[in-house]
Order: sequence, then C-alpha cells, then structure tokens
Amino acid sequence: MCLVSLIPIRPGLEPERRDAARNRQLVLRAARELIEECGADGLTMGTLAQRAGVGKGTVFRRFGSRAGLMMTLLSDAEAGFQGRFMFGPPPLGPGAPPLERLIAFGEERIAWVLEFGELARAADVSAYNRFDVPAAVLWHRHLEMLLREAGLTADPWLMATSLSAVVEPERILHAVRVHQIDPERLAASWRELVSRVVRGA
Amino acid sequence: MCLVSLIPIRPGLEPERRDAARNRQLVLRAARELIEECGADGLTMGTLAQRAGVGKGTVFRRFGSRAGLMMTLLSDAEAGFQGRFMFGPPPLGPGAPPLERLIAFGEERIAWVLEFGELARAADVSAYNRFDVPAAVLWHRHLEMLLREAGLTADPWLMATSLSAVVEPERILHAVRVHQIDPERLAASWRELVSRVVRGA
DNA sequence: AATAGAAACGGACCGCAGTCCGTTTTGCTC
DNA sequence: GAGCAAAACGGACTGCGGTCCGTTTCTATT
Repeated sequence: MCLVSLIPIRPGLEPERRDAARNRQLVLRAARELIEECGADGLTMGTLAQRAGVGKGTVFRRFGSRAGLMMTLLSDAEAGFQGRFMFGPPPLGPGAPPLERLIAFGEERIAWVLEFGELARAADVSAYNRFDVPAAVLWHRHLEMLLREAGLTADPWLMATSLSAVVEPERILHAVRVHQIDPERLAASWRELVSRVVRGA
Repeated sequence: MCLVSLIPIRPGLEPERRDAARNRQLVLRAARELIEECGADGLTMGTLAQRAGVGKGTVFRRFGSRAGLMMTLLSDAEAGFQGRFMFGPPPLGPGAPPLERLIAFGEERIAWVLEFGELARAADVSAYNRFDVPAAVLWHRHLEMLLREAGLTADPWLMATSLSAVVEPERILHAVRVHQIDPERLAASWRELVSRVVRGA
C-alpha cells in the first residue's frame, strides 16, 4: 500500500538528526494542543514555537510554512481517505461500477471536509500551486479515471477539474456553516451532478 | 439599469467631503499606476499610500482593506459583465433559450477571468464571506434562475453553487497559466458540463 | 577522547496588512 | 469672519508570516 503523501517526501534516505526528530515531535504535539485550544485559524507560528520550546526558525526549517505544517497535521486523515478510495471496499474502493464509485467519492469527500475542513483550509497554499500538491493531483487522477471508466469521452481531464472544484473545502464549509445546508443535501446534489455528467456514454 | 455593485453601497446619501473625494481619486489613480507597473500582486498598501501622497490610514478608511480596494478597481469591468448578462443581447442576455444563456454565461465568464483574473484573485476576501459579496450572489442567482428555466428541478440552488465553483478565477487561471489549457477547451468543457446538467428536464 | 565539519538551532529582523488616536481640515451656523 | 462639531487625516504601532545568520549541537572519523 503506497500512499501519496500530502507533503513532499524527504528526498534523502538518511534519518534526521536526533535533535531534529525530537523537535519535530515537540512542535507537532504543541500544534495539536494549540489547535485543540484555539482552532486552526488561531494558531500562530510564534506562539507555536514558544509553546514547543523551540525557536521560530526551527519550526519553519522543519515545515517550511504554516501551510506545510497544517499539511503534515492532515496527513494521517489524508492517508486514510486515500487508502479507502484506492484500496478499500466498494463502492468507494475498486469493484463497484464507476458511477457508484464517483458518487461514493463525493460523499466521502464531503464527510471528510466536514471533519477536517478547517485544517484543510489552513493548509491551502495561497498560490497557484495549491492544485499541484501531490494529494490534490491524486484525487484529480482518480476522478479522471472513474470518468473514463464510466465512458465519458469528452475531455475527462477538465471534467475532473470541474468536479474537484465542486468539492473544495472552502465552498462546502461555506454552504454548511453559513447557509446551514444539510450535508445530506450536498451529497444528494453531488449524486445528481455526477449522474448527469456520465449519463449516456 | 440598476447594477449590483461589487462593493457595499455607501449607506448615507450625503456626498463625501471634498478632501475625501480628492484623496479617493488620488489613491485610485496611484493604484492603477502601481498595478500597471508591478502587477496586482506587487501592490502594497504602504507603497500605494506613499505614491498617492496620503497616509496609510486614509487608504484603509476609504477602501477598508486591500481586497476592498481591488474590488473597487474591478467594479467597472464587473458592471460591464453584469450589464451584458442581465440586459445585453442574446444569447448572453435575455431572449435566448436557457441552455444557450448558460453556455454563453460560462464562456463570457471564462473570457472575463482571463482578462481581469489577477485583480479578481487579489480582490477575493480570504474569509468565508467571499461568496457573499453582492456580485457573487448575483451571479449565483442568475445561474440558479437559468437552471430553473431550463427545467432543472433537483436543487437548482446547490447546482448553481457547483457551477459557480467551476468558473472560479483561481482554477481557471491555474488551468491556463500552469497547464497551458487552451481557453477554447475550457469553454468546450463548460458547454459539455451544463448541457449534461440540464439534459432531460 | 579529540576533532572537524555538517546540520540544526533560535531569535533578531523584515515587509506586510491592518489599527489607533492625537491632529487637522471642512463646512455649517451665527 | 469667527466659532464649532463632525469628519477625515496620517503615521506610529501591532501582530503576523517568513528570513537570515552567528552560535550551538550532533555524529562520523581517527
């Protein structure tokens, strides 16, 4: 089971130095505590460094940026999601017809966003390359593959892009939190959408 | 012709004081110059204030935030777009069948994003309420109306939300600038998508 | 155990968006 | 024109993400 990480793989095979490993754990633990207390949006890198008892430079050296840190914190949930749609039981995993897998993918993603969405929003790199993060590329490829399997011949790549846009955390959270849309209604709309997209060839 | 502004209407009817009006013009002129020279992303509020010859506080008092300033700069282009799809000639404006209007809306929007997208990205308020800006609400209502007219009975409100997501500036610019997708291909995919969404009642 | 150089450390520092509040300008009233 | 309250001004200030670089710690080698 080879999952694609949300964060770049460490290129070298050499393990980190002992102090580096220790500090990583310190920072991650402190980050989880702070998010528990103040929410993801309330976490600042300065406070985090202080709480972890390390310098700010260390935090940035380890995780690159605030978004990188959030990605690391997400990676467990991320790996779980990946595992389910790539290797898990049908209808989400392989074995079910493509339309059913598409439907299940959206439903699962909506539920995932409702659980981890705040973190995911904080992890969104603000620049263009937000869509080129490995995990996002994987989701996209998965959608594209299912669309092809369902017989969609008209530009599955772009259609997968459109479907990805529909289940972006920001919109889903807005619909649920601001407009009080029932998550089940979101799922129903997704079912309707993908059914129509793949209907008839 | 009553267009919905991208920025909140000034609540009071009283005109601004003369110095306020003068400074607004100074700031807007300086902003256009700076964007010309450095791009929207290169504009900083400090530099802008300096260039305009006013204090930073004045800029923020006038426009509220960097995003607010960008919205003001966009409002002409925005009003033009609104005018075309609400009152302009078919197929974008009233008179054409709903599916054709939907198709034209997407095509026009894609072209608009390619022209003003950088500004639009800079104008995007980062918070949740980005989707509740008057202009965004208007686009959404327009899509919803066209979907209803096209006979879509299954949750037109959420379907309009999904379609809005598809033509967000960030994704479109990413597709074109990073993946070098031909804009005509984007338009074709949009046609395919909306045709399938409204097909069969 | 001594050593050397690579890696990691940490906090002063930078540029930015946005705020605050004492000062100045404006336009209305007499 | 003098006086006055309200509005606008402006720049010092805050808090943030992120960088830089002199200092410290580790580990491989002898």
